[in-house]
Amino acid sequence: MSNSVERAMRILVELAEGPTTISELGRRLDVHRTTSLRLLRTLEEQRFVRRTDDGRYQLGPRMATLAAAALEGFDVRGLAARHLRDLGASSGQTIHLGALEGDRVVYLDKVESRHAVRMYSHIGALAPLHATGIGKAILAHLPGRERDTLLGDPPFARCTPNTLTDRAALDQELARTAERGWALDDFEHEEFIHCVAAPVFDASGRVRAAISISAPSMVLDRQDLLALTGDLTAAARDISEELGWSQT
Amino acid sequence: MSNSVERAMRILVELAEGPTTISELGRRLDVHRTTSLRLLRTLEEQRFVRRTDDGRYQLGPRMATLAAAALEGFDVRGLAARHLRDLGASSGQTIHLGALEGDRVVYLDKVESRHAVRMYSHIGALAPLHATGIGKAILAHLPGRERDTLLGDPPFARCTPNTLTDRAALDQELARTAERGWALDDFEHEEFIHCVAAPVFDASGRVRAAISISAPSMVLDRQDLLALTGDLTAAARDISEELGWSQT
DNA sequence: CTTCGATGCTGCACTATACGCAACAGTGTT
DNA sequence: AACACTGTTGCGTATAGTGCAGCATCGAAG
Repeated sequence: MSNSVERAMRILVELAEGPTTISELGRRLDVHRTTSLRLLRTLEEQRFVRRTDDGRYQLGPRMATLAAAALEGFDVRGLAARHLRDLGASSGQTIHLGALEGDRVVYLDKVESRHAVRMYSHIGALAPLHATGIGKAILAHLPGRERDTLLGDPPFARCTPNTLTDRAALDQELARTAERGWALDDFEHEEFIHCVAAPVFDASGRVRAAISISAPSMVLDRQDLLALTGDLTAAARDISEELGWSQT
Repeated sequence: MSNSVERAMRILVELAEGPTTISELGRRLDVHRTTSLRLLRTLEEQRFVRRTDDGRYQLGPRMATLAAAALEGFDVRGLAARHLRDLGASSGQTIHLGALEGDRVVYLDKVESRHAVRMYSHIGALAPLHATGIGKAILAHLPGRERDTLLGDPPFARCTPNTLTDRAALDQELARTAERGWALDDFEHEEFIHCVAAPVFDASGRVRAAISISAPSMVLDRQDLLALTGDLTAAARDISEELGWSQT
């Protein structure tokens, strides 16, 4: 549609990489440097960009101001809803969206399974951090100190025979979780239900929530469950991007 | 310069207030709604804005992404430097820029007084939170729990006869400080030096630093010192705005 | 010291571009 | 039913934004 606006936006995106000169921007956008000069001027008037001491341009304060406003308008649940439904449709299983609430997980949204055998849970319910996929997905990306205070003192409450109740085992599991990008709840919370979960990040790079696919073992065996991790992490990444997250 | 870019930017600013319809934006910018429609379309293509379920527009994820990048590029000291020099020139007194470093204040920058009688301090030096203007200006705008852990257990170290060493007195002083927007160090740190200080906020609304004007009592009496608070808070606000802060 | 190739910046002429208007369908209000 | 809104499309026009030529400046290479 609007040529110059599009170029201006591309300039902002380029500037996110770091301070840049007028000519360099002209080259990257494939426009005359005169053009990039004038675009930068208008952006500067509105304080979307500013000049550094050496004359290069960088993102300006208004960018930060508006983002703060943008973040307020983002509600994880609303933005995630579409992706949760998609995931539910493609997998046919139960999908959960959960976030940190105090030292527990709270379920923010749920898509019901297509199968007759359903798991019991409801929006608003609370669950322990250490024994759920969502909890572990979140814990794995939390700074160490925060993890300490949230977990409290071991042994952690046992939910099933598989629950990880000591700190060493949990830490090792969280390290693996962080590395591969998704968490596995291997019947650690409910006796016959296992699940995979993936973290959702916001613009500042912090974990904001996590999503999970759960199923009873008689419906989905371990192998079939793990086969869903691709779709799961893709959906988590999509939601993260809606929140302003970008890979770096 | 660039008409459409300027309009696009104004749209972004308007959208910071909250989700808005096309026609409403057209009215606010005083352009035909067709125009605002097309501007919004290009902004949407670049994910700077997004549509809500009810068709209104709001700021998009890219806004948040870029802001995160913008914040990285902001260094308080560099951005404050010009304002510190201005303040030094207009007041003729010693100006400090300080921030939190662990549980103390660290001086990030300094402008020397014009007077023969100068105070001793240097960039990089550390000072106690509870006994300095900068420290109190920062403390006054910190969440309660953070304040608790930073201050530790009373009684606080006494620097001069005026130092506030118990928690109740300090809390009362901090409440007054937060309310009026500036802190007074009434010979609480150094025997013959008093100062006024004002907090500097960033885009997220958190205190990031504070600036102060200090003077020996023989150079500036209480009344003259207080007369400088206007310029001081104005400078602090200017620096805050460079960091993306905006009053709300 | 000169030369060269950069850079940022201004003025100008041209053309493409983005503008407003008119007209459409859809929705909710009086 | 009439009305006043909304978002959306197509179109002609004039404005707004483009690229070019040319300026001064600067640092590196000769």
